[in-house]
Amino acid sequence: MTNTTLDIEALRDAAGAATDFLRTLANPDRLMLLCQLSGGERCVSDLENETGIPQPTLSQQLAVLRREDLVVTRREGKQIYYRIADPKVLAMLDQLQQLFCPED
Amino acid sequence: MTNTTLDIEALRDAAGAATDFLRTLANPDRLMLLCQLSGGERCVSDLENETGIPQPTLSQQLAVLRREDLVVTRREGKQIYYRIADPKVLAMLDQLQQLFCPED
DNA sequence: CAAACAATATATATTTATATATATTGTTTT
DNA sequence: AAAACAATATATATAAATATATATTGTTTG
Repeated sequence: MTNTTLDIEALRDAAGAATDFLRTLANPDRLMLLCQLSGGERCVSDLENETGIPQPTLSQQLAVLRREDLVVTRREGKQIYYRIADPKVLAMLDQLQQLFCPED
Repeated sequence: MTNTTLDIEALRDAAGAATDFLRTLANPDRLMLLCQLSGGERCVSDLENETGIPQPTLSQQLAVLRREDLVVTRREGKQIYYRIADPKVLAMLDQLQQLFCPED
C-alpha cells in the first residue's frame, strides 16, 4: 500500500519554499534590479539611474531582497554596493530570459 | 550616443510580462495543482484528492489559472478535465524542481 | 564640527490576494 | 421532471503587498 499523504506533504513543503522564492521575484521593480545585478555589483545610485525606480521604492524593494537573502551588500565610503547572493536567482533569470526575452 | 531609455523600457516590459507569469505560479496551491497537471490531465475531484485543497479554494485557484491561460479545460460528462496549456509552465516547473527538489 | 550627500527607515492610503462560508449552475440518472 | 452529483460562483473578512510622501541615519568633506 502506498501512502500518498507523505508525498503530498513533501510536495506542499517544496511548493512552499518555491513559492516564497517566486513571490520575491514576482515584482517588476525587484526583477529589474536582479537583472541589473546579474551583470555584476551595483551601488544604489547606479541602480536608481539604470532602472528609473524612485528612491523610496528602490530602498523598500532592496530591503525585501536583503531580507530574503537574495542579495548581500558591502559598504565603500558613502556607497553601498549590492550583489546577488543566491545562485538560484541566476538560474531563474536565465530561464526567464529564455522564456520572455527571445533572441537578444 | 547610446539611448538607454529604450533598453530600460524594454526591460520593464519584459519584467512586467515575466512577473505576471511568476505571480500566477507564486502560490502554493496553484503550484501544487500545476505539478499534478504536469503529469497529465486531471479532473477536479482527482485534484482535490491528490492535493487535499478544499473545494472552494480549488475552484478559486483553478479560475486564476484559467484566467491567465495557463490551463484549459474539457468537459466529459459531469467531470471537467484540466490540462496545462502553456509550455512555459512546464519549463518553469522543470527549473523549480531542479532548484527545490534535489534528487527525486 | 557643520554642511552636503548617500542611503535607509517610517507612515499611511490603497490595492490585491487569500481563506472560508454559503449559494448557484449544469449534468446525469431514475 | 425530480433527485443526486460535479463543479463553479459569490460574498466577506482578513492579511499582504504596493505606492508614495516624509523623516532619519550615517559618512565624508570643507
